[in-house]
Amino acid sequence: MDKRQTFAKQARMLKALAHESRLLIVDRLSRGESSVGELRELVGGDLSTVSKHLALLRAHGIVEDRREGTSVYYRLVTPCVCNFFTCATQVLKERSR
Amino acid sequence: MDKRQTFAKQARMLKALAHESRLLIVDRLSRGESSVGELRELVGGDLSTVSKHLALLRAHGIVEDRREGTSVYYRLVTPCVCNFFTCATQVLKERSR
DNA sequence: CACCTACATGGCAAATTGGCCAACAGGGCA
DNA sequence: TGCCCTGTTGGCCAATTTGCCATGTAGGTG
Repeated sequence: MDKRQTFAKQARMLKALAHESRLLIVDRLSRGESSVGELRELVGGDLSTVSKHLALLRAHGIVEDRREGTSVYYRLVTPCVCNFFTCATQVLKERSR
Repeated sequence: MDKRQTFAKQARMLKALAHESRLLIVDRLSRGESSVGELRELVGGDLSTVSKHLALLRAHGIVEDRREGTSVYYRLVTPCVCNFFTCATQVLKERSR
C-alpha cells in the first residue's frame, strides 16, 4: 500500500474535521444522536450552513443520518473519531510548555 | 475554559496537519531531523512550496528549526502529534467495514 | 388537497489555500 | 570580494472553502 495514498486519505479526513463547528458537532454526537435543529442551536448560524457541514461529514464517512418523521438525526459512524480530541488536547498541552 | 475556543484551537491545528505533504513531512520528522532539501526530495515539488509548508507547521508550533552551516534542520516539537496517525488509521479502518 | 415543519441543495461572493516563479538572504569557500 | 549552495519571502493566479440567501423536497396534519 502506497504511503503517499494513505496520507492523502488521512489528510482528507483531517480536513473534514478541521473546523470549529464540525468539531463541536462531532463532540456533541459522541454523546448520542442529535437532530439538525439541535445541532444548529449548538453551533449557531444558518440552518443550511449546519446542513452542509453535516453533508461534508457524511461524505467522508464520519457521520450517518436517519430520518424520523420530519426530523433527521445524525450519529457518528466511528466513535473512535473522538480519539482525535485526546490527541489534540495532548499536543496543545505539550506545545504550551 | 470555553469549549468553543478549545475547539477553535484544535481546528487550527488539525487544519495545519490536514495536507498530504505536511503529513508526509511530519511522519518523516517523527523518525528524526531532516533538512529542507531532504524533505523536498520526499514530497517533491518546488523547494519554496516545501519551505512554506514548514513555515506553516512552525507557525502552529508543530515543528522547530535549527540552522547548521548552510542547511536548516527541522524536528517535531511535540512527538505526540504522531498519535494522530494512529487515530486516523483506526478511523479509516473501522469506517471501511 | 393545501399548508406547515424540518432539512437539503443551488448559487453566489468573500476569504483562504496551494503551488509555481522570481527575487532576496545567510553561510561557506576560493 | 565574488560566487555557490541552501532556504526564505513576495507576488501572482487557480482552486477550494465558508456562509448566507433563495429555492426545492419530504413527511405530517387538517
